[in-house]
Amino acid sequence: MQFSSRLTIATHILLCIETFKDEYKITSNFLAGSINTNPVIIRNILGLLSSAGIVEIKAGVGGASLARSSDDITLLDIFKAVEKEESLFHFHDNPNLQCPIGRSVHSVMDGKLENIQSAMENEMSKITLSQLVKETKDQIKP
Amino acid sequence: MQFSSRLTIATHILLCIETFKDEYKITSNFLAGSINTNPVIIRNILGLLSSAGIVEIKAGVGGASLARSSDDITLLDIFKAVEKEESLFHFHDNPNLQCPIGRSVHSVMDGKLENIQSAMENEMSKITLSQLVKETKDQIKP
DNA sequence: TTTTATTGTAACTGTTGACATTACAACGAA
DNA sequence: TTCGTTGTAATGTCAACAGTTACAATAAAA
Repeated sequence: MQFSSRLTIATHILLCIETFKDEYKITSNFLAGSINTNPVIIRNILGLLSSAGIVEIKAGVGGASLARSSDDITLLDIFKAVEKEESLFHFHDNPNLQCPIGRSVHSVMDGKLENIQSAMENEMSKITLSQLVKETKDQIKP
Repeated sequence: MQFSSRLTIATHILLCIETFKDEYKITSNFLAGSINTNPVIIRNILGLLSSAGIVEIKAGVGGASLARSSDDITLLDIFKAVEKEESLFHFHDNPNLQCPIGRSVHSVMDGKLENIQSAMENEMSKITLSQLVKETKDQIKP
């Protein structure tokens, strides 16, 4: 099982916004061209990013921009904006409570699964959009 | 997006095997009763665990047992046995190479996504089946 | 005011994976 | 030979993802 491509698309979107904000109007069509997908996919993801307070979108005239500093946007923020599931793990539904294992498996496992998810999220929170922008510029320039 | 319930079911299976190995023959029917699902689901997951060298299954007569010490089985082993995707993340397929971002997004992101996955897997590798068995026993006994 | 480009949604398609269930051949001990 | 069990195939249902077409609403510009 993999995450959807929304995380990488959303990151791509934000990198485009920061990189091209002074040169182009950033529309869903423009972004779809760079990401190579359908503009409606982009508009949906931009909607999620907007709901999360990460971008601002001008209706009518069009164009997306960051809603806050790229220093203040982490990969975890982006992840949470585009993936709605709270828990990474799907516990099987109805363990048999007549069985000692079925009765205890949740209390033994739940905390551990949370720790695993926290480890992942903690690593995500270390990466800021501004870092990614910087590394991208270093790659493009020389 | 969530992982399938195969991880928690597989863990439940292994806990049952260790807990009941001296009292019962551990068949797919027996396990299905504790987990509350269909025996064929159990047989498929047992097959994955067997391919990974975690359990041994007796055909014909029936019954599953651990193939190695519970000290030597981590949650990461179980996870890798039942989830076939190598990468946690699904990168969008064809970024436009005419665009500077499209050209650089992979090299900027790939390593970071690997780090995130490693953080998760590292946390999984800290948890052994023997720990889980011990905690389960502590819960059942008193 | 009209035109224009754009956004926000809805509707529909196709594909994939998860989970469940029935069925049955193959297996191996008693 | 009988019996319980495993391995596997076939089928069905459901949800999520990804793509596409269509169109009303929006707001700046002509």
